[in-house]
Amino acid sequence: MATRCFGSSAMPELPEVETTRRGIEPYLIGQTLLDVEVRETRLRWPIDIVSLNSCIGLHISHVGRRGKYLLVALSDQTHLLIHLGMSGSLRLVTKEDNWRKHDHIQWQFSNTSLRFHDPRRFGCVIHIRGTPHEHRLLKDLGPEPLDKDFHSDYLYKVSRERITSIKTMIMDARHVVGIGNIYAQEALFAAGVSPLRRAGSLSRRECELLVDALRAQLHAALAAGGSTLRDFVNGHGEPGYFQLQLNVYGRAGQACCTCKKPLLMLRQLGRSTVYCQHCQR
DNA sequence: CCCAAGACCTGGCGGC
DNA sequence: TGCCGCCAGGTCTTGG
Repeated sequence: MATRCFGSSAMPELPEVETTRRGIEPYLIGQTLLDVEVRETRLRWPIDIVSLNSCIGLHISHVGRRGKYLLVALSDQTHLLIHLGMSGSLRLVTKEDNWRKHDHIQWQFSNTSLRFHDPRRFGCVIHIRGTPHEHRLLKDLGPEPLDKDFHSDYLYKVSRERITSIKTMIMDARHVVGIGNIYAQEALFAAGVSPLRRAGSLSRRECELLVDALRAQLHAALAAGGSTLRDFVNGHGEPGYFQLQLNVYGRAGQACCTCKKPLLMLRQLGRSTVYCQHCQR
């Protein structure tokens, strides 16, 4: 079996996490865990080797996702909670595949092994007991942006009275999960809403435009990721958003594709934001 | 409760 | 060529 890489060297946004989930699930369902090897415990939280080893002998019943967290369900009702952070990826490898720098964990099955790779170590791997959605990292998460409970009325309602910027708000996982810096900027541009606007000042119509824009961005990236699952073989895959037209992200100083005026850059909560002062109000 | 700032980490880049 | 400093970003944690 060829090496398959899910996730990428670039930031795993929600579509990349979902593409990873879809990519690994068919290879892992029903597989029995034969061994676990941990070469680096210093991730976002230290790896609990004893707990990870206690999974040996269990089989995988499901691979789910909540926001950017992957949830690998095991046969004893416990779960592996995996986050790819900013630079993480999961690869299915064979015995012949040498360990690469920053490969931190390997789960060995009979025909394949799953390897966790994360140069910046912002990711996490936690073995959790109990209902996953009651876990402290998941219990306060907002709706999934592609589910029907994320709609313009919801965004309008939760944004009332909020003085924080709309960009900061849509990147806050308590209000809606999975919106990273790239999609936040692109969706705000597509919706014609300035990233500086107070969240509470958006009209119902603007909330509708923004929700539609976020959905469209994510759907397009997901479609791109899904259509290129095959290309992830051997690690040459690229995240979905690389195939999408990025109108503002990383284009500070360049001409707006709509009005041709130069795009501006500013910082919000330590993160860069690029936008068009003319097209976004 | 709400919001902002700090912390974590490495690869890649520009400047000298 | 090498060294240095800075930047990128998700999200938990801390502090006002």
